[in-house]
Amino acid sequence: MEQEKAQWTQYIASVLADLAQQRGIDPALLEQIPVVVQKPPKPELGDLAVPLFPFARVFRCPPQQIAEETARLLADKGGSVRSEGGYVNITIELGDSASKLFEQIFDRQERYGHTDALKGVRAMVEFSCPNTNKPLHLGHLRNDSLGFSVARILEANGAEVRRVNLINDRGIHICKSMLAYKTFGKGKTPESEGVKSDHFVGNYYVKFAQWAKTEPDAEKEAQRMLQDWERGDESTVALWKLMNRWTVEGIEETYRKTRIAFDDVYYESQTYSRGRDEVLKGLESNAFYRDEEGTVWVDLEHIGLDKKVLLRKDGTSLYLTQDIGTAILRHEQWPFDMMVYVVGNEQQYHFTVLFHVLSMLGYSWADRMYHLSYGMVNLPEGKMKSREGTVVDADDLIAELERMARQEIIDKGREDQVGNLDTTAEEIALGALNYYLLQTTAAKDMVFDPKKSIEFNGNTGPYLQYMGARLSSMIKKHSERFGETSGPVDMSLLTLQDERELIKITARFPGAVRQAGEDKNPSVIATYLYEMTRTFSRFYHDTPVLRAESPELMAARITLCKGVLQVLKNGCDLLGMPFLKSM
RNA sequence: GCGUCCGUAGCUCAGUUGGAUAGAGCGCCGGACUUCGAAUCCGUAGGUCGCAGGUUCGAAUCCUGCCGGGCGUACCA
Repeated sequence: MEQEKAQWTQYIASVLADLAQQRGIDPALLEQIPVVVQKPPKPELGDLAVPLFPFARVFRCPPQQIAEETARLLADKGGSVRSEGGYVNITIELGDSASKLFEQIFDRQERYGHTDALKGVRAMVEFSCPNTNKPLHLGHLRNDSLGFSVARILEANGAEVRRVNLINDRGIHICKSMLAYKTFGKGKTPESEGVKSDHFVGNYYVKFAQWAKTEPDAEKEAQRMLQDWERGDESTVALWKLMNRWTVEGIEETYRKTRIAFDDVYYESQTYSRGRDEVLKGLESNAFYRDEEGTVWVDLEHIGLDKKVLLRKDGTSLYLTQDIGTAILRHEQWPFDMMVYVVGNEQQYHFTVLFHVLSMLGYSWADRMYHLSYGMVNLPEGKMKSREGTVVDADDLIAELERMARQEIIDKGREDQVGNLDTTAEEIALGALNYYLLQTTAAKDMVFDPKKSIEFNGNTGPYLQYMGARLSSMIKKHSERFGETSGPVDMSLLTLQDERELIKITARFPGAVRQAGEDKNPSVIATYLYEMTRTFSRFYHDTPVLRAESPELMAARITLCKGVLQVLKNGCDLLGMPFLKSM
């Protein structure tokens, strides 16, 4: 399809050049205006559209007239060329390019749509980054979805990708759940209470908050515990290890559920001292300075920012210090060409500072770091607030989505046809969740409505999965009844509008993958897939495939369906949506 | 206050390298299953693209100002 576009661009440019010559117009003027080929707003108008408005000035006549003359001069180039308004609209013969396109789809299969835009690029993607004092919530799920999907999309564009997690396992907030457990835990364990281990720890974090309301010394005691921890006090460290293990194990269970994984996991407790070393080096090179109290600062006023503390006067590290160390460590271990931090937009300032500080330390790769910032997830009832206990727990939410999916399967009486009911419900829930979280542009705050997400109508994950299932089922029936298609298929038989639309849209998939990669934006893929699936639904509803008028037409249509299925599978894969043959 | 992001139909969202009467879904109302899975499909109604200027043949899209909202502006993360 790209070839046709290039071809027609050239035709039009040369026709315009001829026209200019006839009228004695300076060709140099013409060359300054590019010929733009775009998609007409409605399929009836054609396959390609070229606006001629910009040429009106050069030709000193109305764009409509230029369009008419251009269309007339292109009449012998094949296809159907019409002028409408100031546009030249072209309907092309799709047969040949469709044959090539589908040949390529079946040849490349799960690699169809992949590009080499980022070939040779090493990209590290950091996402998730939980604290070890509580389980994951809905906000983490958006983060995980985004991180996973962006990583897949970068891979699909040819990059070598390394997924990394950074676990925030130190600091005062960790000590709070530890202190509450030490005070109220009485040797209880997740096993003894029958509670998932990260929730078990999280409950003590909540307990601390309640306790601190009536016990003024609670905060002070937590501070003391942090000092004990930093000193390496044996029993404190032992408790810390035990409780961190509980949380991390619980969170890992959630990761298994949502099917995300990392190539490397960093722990803040292991990287923060490296940050301190790097800051001290920067002090030597005068990138930073120390005040009379001994606090180390960076002055960013020359770029319109504030002064920031990098090391406290007692020598302890801050979040920023730690991130400096982690970045340098990572680049040493795996020299990346691109670093993507998937972190909420409340930390925009932090990353602006981090990148500048790294650059002040002389790391040239600092300008290849990117903060993929995303907005908050709200509920239909309003904002999630931890103080008011309206935070949606990740495990609870997933369980609820699974329950709704399972109920729907039972209501439709499809228990016997789906194979494993639990697995199917789980995969529908995951498809619903990831699609819903990824269809909205990352930068925007969004409203997550669990009920809407799991609906099988409309712009949802289950809708896409359902179309995949029907498509699979039809293709299976086809091969059972007619065997595998072999020999040449005449794609030029596909002349219905829906068929032509499907051909063009499958051809657009690599472009969508490329754009999603450039923008680091999975919603490009979500929007694309929904448009394709909707077009397919209409086709499927209106057009018989297995009962087509002729064997040749059936072969062409089933080929079309197989191509659409492949694109749907590949697209779902980029969004972390399980593909289902039956549901 | 300053910084930053956002503001498109009743609701949830696309569309922003400027291009044709601004698109979907949900919801409302009305249709379509003797046929490949109706968990589907089709149709009707619904919009001063926050407001005001500017640039342009042409602006939801670019520029300026204003209004409204989120987030930040910690020796928290």
